[in-house]
Amino acid sequence: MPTTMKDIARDVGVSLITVSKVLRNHDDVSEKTRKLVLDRVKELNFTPNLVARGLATGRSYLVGLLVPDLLHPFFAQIANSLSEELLKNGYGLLISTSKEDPELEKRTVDGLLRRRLDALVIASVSTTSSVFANIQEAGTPLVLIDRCFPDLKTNYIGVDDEVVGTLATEHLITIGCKRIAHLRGPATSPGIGRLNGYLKTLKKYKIEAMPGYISAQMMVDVHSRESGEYLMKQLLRLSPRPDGVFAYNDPMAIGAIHAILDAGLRVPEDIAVIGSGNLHFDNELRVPLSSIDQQTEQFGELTAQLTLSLLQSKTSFRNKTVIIQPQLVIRASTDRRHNTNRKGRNLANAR
Amino acid sequence: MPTTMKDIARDVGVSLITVSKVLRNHDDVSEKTRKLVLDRVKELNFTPNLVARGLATGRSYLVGLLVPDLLHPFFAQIANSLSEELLKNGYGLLISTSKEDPELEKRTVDGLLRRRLDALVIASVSTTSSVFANIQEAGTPLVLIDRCFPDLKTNYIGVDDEVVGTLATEHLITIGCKRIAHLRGPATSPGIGRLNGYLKTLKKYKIEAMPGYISAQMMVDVHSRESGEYLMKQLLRLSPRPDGVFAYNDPMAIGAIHAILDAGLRVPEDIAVIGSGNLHFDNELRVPLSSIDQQTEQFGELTAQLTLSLLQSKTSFRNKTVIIQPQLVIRASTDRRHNTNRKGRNLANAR
DNA sequence: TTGAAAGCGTTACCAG
DNA sequence: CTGGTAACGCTTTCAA
Repeated sequence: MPTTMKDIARDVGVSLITVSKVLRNHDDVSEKTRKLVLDRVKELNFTPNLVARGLATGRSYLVGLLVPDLLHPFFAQIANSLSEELLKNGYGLLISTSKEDPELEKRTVDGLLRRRLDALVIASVSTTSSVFANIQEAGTPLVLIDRCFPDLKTNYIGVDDEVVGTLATEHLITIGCKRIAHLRGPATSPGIGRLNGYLKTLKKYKIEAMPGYISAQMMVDVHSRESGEYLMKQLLRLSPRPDGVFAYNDPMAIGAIHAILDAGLRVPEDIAVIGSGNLHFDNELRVPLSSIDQQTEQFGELTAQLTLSLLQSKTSFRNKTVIIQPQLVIRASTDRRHNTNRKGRNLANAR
Repeated sequence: MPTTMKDIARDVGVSLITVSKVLRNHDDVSEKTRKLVLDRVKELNFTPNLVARGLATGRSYLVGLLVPDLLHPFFAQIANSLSEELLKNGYGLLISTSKEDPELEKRTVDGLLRRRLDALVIASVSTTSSVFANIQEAGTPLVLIDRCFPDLKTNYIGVDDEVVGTLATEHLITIGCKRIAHLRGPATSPGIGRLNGYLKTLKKYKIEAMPGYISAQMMVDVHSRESGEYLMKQLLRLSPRPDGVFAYNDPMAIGAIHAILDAGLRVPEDIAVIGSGNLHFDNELRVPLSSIDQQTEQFGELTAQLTLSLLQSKTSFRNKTVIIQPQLVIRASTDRRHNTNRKGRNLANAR
């Protein structure tokens, strides 16, 4: 049986309550008593049972994180930052994945709620905000990340997705693309925001959206690469075929490039490709991938920061929104400047 | 205030105990009472407070996972599988990262122990098994993954690392490499096992180990790519320089390839490179990377399975070891078969 | 089949 | 400064 505060109290000859106070740094304990208790605590290497404390205080010292897929570096990074910062402050991080399935997301949320988490951080895959009714009802502070729900009053951290779409599309136009396709994401705020940025930019430059140039498929965050490859194959059948592709995220872009090269075409000479996310291995790819950087590290830190502030604020939950500004990162997959130089040196024309 | 069992009991007109029994499917409750209770439970969408249950039963329904870095796909995959399987069985997964720092690992373990976790899954970065004293003392079931400690009697799941080293080195020899270097991993069981496989294979084929051909650097699981690039740069200064490189893991191999191409050399013609891990994007790389597959998915599932079996077995902890057999996967980074064909088409000679 | 009593390890409130 | 009493929400044991 593990040591309890009762044991310490008995050993030292004070009451259990005094021990409790010492352990929580209450100042109404004499220095002498405090030292006595702390010595014994150190001797026994004692640490209070957080479960019991949780029951008594109504706080679990636990934060829940729900993301579509931990294999996606964007979410892994957030999990990393969050877990690190929380631990420093005595909180634990409970992680679950929804596998891009709203039904599973709902069940998972309910499961997490049973644990009386002190806060919940969710990258939701739901299309309606009804999933969050239970959370609001339970009074659990909520931080939405990546995907937002305009009709829901809560904390949100995300990238300016319309700007993502704009930057990517404008860049493709700048390098001379005339027929720009979009491999779109899911019907969540990032998916829709990026699509809108794409559409608005086309309109701004008076480029007509070609029929069939917007490809969609479900489950993009879980099987993005495969989706990208599949969708790109479809696009290649069109006539005229696109000369530029903006993919919802980097894995989809990678899949798209795969399909293009497989078809014997070149990237970026025949078709330029840009994604979003700026994943850490983008620069090591067959064709180094142009991307829209989402400041993933900063994103993770901001998430941790906001969550901690919710945890510490005694006042009722705030309602803060943080929008991160994305940035264009140009690599070979859209770099046509040294076109002739590159041709012979680039794997783009292999296979 | 959230609903409690007491509320249900009052509403239905039975005792709290009876409600508790119904909720746990005890069979000493009449069908009538059971239905009454369940109806009300459903009406209120009630779920028992796991914190309270945890205090009463001494179980937290929580499993802890401690890995060096979630950004590494190998560990992310394990986290994914584990979280998924555990959730199905009513358990939560608490995730922490050690950032390849033994000191942090120790503190984190102690922090996790305070929560009275029902089991702990650890990919340890420690060099001694002393970190686990507290775990054994607390009586928490332990599953070691990836890195093992021969002097520690506990459950272990890992890859046969000596075979990893053997497969990789033998493959390099097979394709004609004469001067094979190794970018080694940390002083953990996988790092040492792979190194041993490498050394034994060299010996078996009577190839002498060249001085300086074994490069080492700390922190490989956190900054693997950078390490690989840095170490490879050192190797390139040697004379004669290696014509084959076996890297501890894929990120290091990617870094190495980067350095080789930067130096104006070709992969695999001048230097062949092989890693380990068979990451999901290995095939999309600048030079598609040969690797030793570690069956990551199966690894994750086995981990989940073993952990669950520990959780469910009422008997004291077992002491099971599972060794996964690795497999060679050949891609362009070591493929010299179509040497002449490939030269012009391969990005290997770019930059 | 039902439920009363005791307890899990801690904290909050208030009296001494 | 110290400590008793009650409570957190649930389970366990055992008697009715």
